[in-house]
Amino acid sequence: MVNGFILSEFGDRVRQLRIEHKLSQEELAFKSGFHRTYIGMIERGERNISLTNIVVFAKVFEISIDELLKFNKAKDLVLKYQLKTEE
Amino acid sequence: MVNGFILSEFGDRVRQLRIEHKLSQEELAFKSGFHRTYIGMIERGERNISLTNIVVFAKVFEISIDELLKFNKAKDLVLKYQLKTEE
DNA sequence: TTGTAGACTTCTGTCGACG
DNA sequence: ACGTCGACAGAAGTCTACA
Repeated sequence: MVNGFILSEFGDRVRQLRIEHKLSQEELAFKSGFHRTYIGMIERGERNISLTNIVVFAKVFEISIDELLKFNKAKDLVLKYQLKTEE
Repeated sequence: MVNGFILSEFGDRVRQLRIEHKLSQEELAFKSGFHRTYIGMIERGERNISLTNIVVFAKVFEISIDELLKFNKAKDLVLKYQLKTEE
């Protein structure tokens, strides 16, 4: 699955932001309103998060959706030209 | 639900891009690999699309994820300071 | 403090058919 | 060409408990 790494990428971004904000998974769970185990799954790239929940993380970290989804630019470029049929 | 309008917002964006690309819902369904009815539901804001599927639309329209999720900036700012508890 | 496992409910996403 | 309905399998997201 080509898109699998997007989830790891998003998970890494969440973990990075969580550490920057000096939060434990439990504290982030409390602030976001998600379950503690779910936060862990997201950080490990095991869950395909929905748009509304992406927004929740943007709110918690006080950044825009754009910024939250600004992954490694090179990878983003690769994505632009991969088709679904390549998965 | 505070986040309900995000889905309408995303739906509007998809519809806008689809029209720009001169595609019917059926044609977009074919290019994206989704079902025709699902495209309609997304455009009407009735479905909470997942991260991997957001990526698929970015690919089809040949734009970055950032650009796809660049909604009305004012609304984005509002979002930044709304908490989940306000829903 | 985090990962893992299981059971559970709700929703996503598919599909055929009819307006 | 699009909206809507109803049925469906599978995945999202919750929760308790143990390492």
